[in-house]
Amino acid sequence: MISQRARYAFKALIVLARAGSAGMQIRDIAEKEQIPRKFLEQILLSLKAGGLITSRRGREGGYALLKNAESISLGSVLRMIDGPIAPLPCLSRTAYRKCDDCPSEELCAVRAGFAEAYEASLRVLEATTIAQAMKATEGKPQARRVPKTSASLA
Amino acid sequence: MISQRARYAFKALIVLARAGSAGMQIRDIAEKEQIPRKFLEQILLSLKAGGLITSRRGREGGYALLKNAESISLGSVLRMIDGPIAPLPCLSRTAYRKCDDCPSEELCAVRAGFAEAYEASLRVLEATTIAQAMKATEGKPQARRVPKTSASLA
DNA sequence: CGCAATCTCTACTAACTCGATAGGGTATTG
DNA sequence: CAATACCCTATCGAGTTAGTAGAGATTGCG
Repeated sequence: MISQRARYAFKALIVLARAGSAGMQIRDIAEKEQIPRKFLEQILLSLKAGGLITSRRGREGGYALLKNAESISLGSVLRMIDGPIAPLPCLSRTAYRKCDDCPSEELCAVRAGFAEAYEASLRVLEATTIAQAMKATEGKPQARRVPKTSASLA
Repeated sequence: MISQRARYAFKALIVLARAGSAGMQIRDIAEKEQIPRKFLEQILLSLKAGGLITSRRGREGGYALLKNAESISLGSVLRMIDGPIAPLPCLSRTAYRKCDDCPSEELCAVRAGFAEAYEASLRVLEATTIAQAMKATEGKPQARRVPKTSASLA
């Protein structure tokens, strides 16, 4: 199970993707997606630190997507928010760590068993983008708002 | 990341698989795999409740595999020990639950995005067995002990 | 039988994580 | 210069995780 944080992160990213370069403010995202405002703040900060979104302070501030939706994979967001995706530390590429008790990785049957499963799921997670996720639910999209003509954030 | 419990469970199952119908006692499994004995007890109990292993009490007691290693999938063990595998409650087949805040599952882009990734990883997890995991590390197997001629547990 | 060995069950605990809240700090704009 | 919106850090309650503890049930052996 992915964390609530991660779920909020995806929702926020999708809303921001729909908002386009005009961007949105925390309050509006929070309201639209029913996310506690201050909690969302932290999440957006993480996404910003990860280089996915940008922000502007002050009265007309807000957030906007920095990368386009087609190039944001589920895996990258998940890793950014929830940490390593690998089932075992010794299988992670981005956060490798030897298992405390494991004397030999080559002989570890647990590791061998999970290696393949991990590879398969990672491949899909890296290949699937939030743009695809959005497209898959476009039959009956939720109320779409016309982008206001205001200074672009991107 | 899978839990420590789950890792111990896999190690215990693999050791039991090697021990064959003769079975093994908690103490020996714990010692061989460097697992806290009382902690391992609880884990073996769960595996027994899940129908994977059997046990006998008393002086010549111990545990033994009930199903053969070829028919124990990584997924089944994982689900038994760590709970649902699905990334979202609304995607789980064995523990379905509506997401609290989600108004419509058909329109949920997060759900749509993860559906495919989940399917792929689940397929592999269900298809991979502990027998395969063992086989993959058979080049240099750890010290194999000749099964003692004692009453079979299976 | 009686004792010892082994599994069974339940309770408990320290440390950590998760979701959420709070509040003051900093930049930007009217 | 004050209102507004993002920035940063601390804190908290609830729940989970890893591990410990101990009393009880069952079996084998002398």
